Amino acid sequence: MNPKSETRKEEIISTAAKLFKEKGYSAVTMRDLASAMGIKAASLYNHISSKQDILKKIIISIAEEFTAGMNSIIESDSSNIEKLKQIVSLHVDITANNTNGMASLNNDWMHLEEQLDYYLQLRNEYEANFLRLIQKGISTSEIKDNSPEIIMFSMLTTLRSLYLWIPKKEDLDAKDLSQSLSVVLIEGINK
Amino acid sequence: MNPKSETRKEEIISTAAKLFKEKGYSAVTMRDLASAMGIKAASLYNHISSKQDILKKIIISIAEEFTAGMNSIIESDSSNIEKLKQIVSLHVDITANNTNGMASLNNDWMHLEEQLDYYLQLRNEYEANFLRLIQKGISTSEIKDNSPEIIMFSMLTTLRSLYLWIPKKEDLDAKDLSQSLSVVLIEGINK
DNA sequence: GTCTATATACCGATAGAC
DNA sequence: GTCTATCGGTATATAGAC
Repeated sequence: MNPKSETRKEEIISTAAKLFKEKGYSAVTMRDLASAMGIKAASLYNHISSKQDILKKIIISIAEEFTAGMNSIIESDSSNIEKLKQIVSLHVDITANNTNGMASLNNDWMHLEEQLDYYLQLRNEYEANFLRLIQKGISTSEIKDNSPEIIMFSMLTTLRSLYLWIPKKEDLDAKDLSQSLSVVLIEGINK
Repeated sequence: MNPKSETRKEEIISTAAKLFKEKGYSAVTMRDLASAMGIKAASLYNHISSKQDILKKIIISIAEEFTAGMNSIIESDSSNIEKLKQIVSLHVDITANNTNGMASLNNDWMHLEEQLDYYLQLRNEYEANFLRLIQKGISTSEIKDNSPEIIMFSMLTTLRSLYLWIPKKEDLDAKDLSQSLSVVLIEGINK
């Protein structure tokens, strides 16, 4: 609980997230992780209680960030289109701050044990809020009357895949990316 | 090589694809796979040579389908926007025919061994063709002058994630879905 | 806080009977 | 074509020395 051991623990978690992104949770062994940190596998257990504990800390913290961000967006009094743009920014910001962790959130959530139901609850609520926002936008004629499910699917999968793409564009400003992405996703690409 | 053993082999591969979609290649054991087929793990080896062999057959066959489809699209004499719509249909059709396999293609390609370089070559060529098509569309003023990389990223990640969504919409016609998705991706969502 | 040594379980794959 | 039995290797995790 002292600051030094917290730092070491966080170092383990961020190293694990990097390895999980490359090969997935199941294919990364505690020996791989220890080796990447320059220590032996047994030494990891002085800082974390299990491999599962690492995955849980990576995924749940990000999922809760998304929930908090979504709640603050839907409570604001912006237009529905404006709220969609804020969701784009939310994804860009969280992904830029934790690119590796986003890979685990997307690809390894099914390996959660005790926290699986909690994760699924947060995800379902997030998607329900997203869908309601699009439906409201359609009813106020801000958004074209297409299938709201297809609109949400298209936007959300693009935003969820940002972790694959952001590290390649380190020189790109988060605000610029949010802006460009909003234009493409909302205004379309054809002239 | 006789028809009956080919059928049994294909049964193993499609069962494996289903399990790989649920938990990922690394987390599925040969005992899991055998159990899902109602036999013992050792019996699998009468039909396939290794676990890796199963992954290879799932991924490479789909990757080659995409390559063939892309080549036939870029060689046609449609407009660039029309070609983009044909790419949408290509993804919808392949995903509808092999939803489980698409999960492995997206998430387990890094576990390929001998075939990894070949897979990456096919993927890079596919993305290069996609990007060139968008760049041509911009130069002919069919497509807005946004970043072609962002446009490709947005379209391609949505299309690559279709496997997550198509099984939930079994009642939906492939042609309808391609049409709706093309509208959302190309014309945007705002009025 | 890291080490060596090890417990216990499971992995992919093979041998050979039926 | 499937089985039982098993090999050699590796997984997560713990015990206890330093």
